Amino acid sequence: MSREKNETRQKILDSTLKLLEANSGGKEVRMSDIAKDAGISRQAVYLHFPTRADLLIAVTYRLDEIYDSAGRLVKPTNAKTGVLRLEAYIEAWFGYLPLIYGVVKAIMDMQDHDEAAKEAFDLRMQHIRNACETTILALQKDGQLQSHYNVETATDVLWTMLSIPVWEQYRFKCGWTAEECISRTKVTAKSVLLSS
Amino acid sequence: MSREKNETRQKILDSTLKLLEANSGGKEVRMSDIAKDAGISRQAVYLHFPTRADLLIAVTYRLDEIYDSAGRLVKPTNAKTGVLRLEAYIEAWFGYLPLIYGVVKAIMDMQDHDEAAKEAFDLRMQHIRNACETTILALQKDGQLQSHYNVETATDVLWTMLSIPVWEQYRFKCGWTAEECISRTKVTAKSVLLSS
DNA sequence: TAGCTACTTTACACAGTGTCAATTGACATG
DNA sequence: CATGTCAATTGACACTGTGTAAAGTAGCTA
Repeated sequence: MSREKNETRQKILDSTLKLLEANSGGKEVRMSDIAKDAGISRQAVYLHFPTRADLLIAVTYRLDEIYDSAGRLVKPTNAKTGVLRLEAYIEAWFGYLPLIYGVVKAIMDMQDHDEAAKEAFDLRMQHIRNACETTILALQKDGQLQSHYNVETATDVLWTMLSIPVWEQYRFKCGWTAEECISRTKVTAKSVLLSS
Repeated sequence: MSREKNETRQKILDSTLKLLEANSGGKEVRMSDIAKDAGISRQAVYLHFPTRADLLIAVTYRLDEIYDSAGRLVKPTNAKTGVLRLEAYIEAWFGYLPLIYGVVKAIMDMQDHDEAAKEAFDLRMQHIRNACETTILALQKDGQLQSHYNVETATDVLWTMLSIPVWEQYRFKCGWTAEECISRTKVTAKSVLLSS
């Protein structure tokens, strides 16, 4: 039955997740490491996922389930004002990112080499961009958007402020805590985007 | 004589530079590509540079010579006010970055795998951070620094706004021109850092 | 002529991904 | 009970790119 097939598949996904989270560098997690952790042979992994990129992409979907990424991103849309929405979104995204960082990093690292990984990653980032745009539109609706920006440029700026490399730099080069990343980004985002 | 040795060394550096600039992706520039372009054998490259990381690092120093990176970074320090200095620095750095981007990218891509490359890159980034700090201090001296930041945090924020991944995102994901990267970053930096 | 030096050629080790083929063991169905 | 199917195993191998090693060549210099 396909029952067992799915069980092994799950085991592979769980092992991958576990290893990537533990080893939050993306490196040192080879197909053989995953196989070993899942208690199967390396070739068996390829039976379920044709390439490493496919496996990592599958893990991102597993991640969505586990942490209810959809639910998290919906919350900010209930905010009463544009500003509250902006704050809620920063909090939701930068609160979520640490949870998924190991996997995200691994896929990011593959981008240069692997076309499939690049596409999957770009798609995810595009989702973030869409959310940024909606947030900017909410600010504009409230008449709060800084006048020297049009919607597109303001979206670009916010999107970049919330990009993973920016978070990485704050977190690991500047030594900020996850909390500081959130609170300080709220401050800077408001400085940049709101009309004074 | 060591005359010829240095000539070959230069040829290798020039070929590397040329290939990295052309192929502004960092990938596809293998030791063998460089050797072929320089008209020597692959092993001869290793005679001059023990590893790929060493070669790329050497190229960055060549780059400094060619484009007078020191001179460029000095100019902003002559600015009369903190704000002018901030603007001059953004202009200098984001004006310089496109010139060296190919090489920078190649080294960035090596960071995960190669310790030497990581250290060299971090050092360069630290220089940028120092310049950011001096700029922030100039703003503070003028009483212009936004009060909710201390010098360190303000430096972190500016440093991150001027980081390479941020520039990459503006340039290649958002499709901004190099000019737009400069002018818009000036605007956002002033919004964030200056007291209103 | 002997020796040094830059460089060449050829070969190989190593890591990690991905492919392929033959085999095993379990379960299902006629 | 025989047959087929399916997951998984084992072992071998191709490929890419970095880096190492060794033997040989060509030219300059003393």
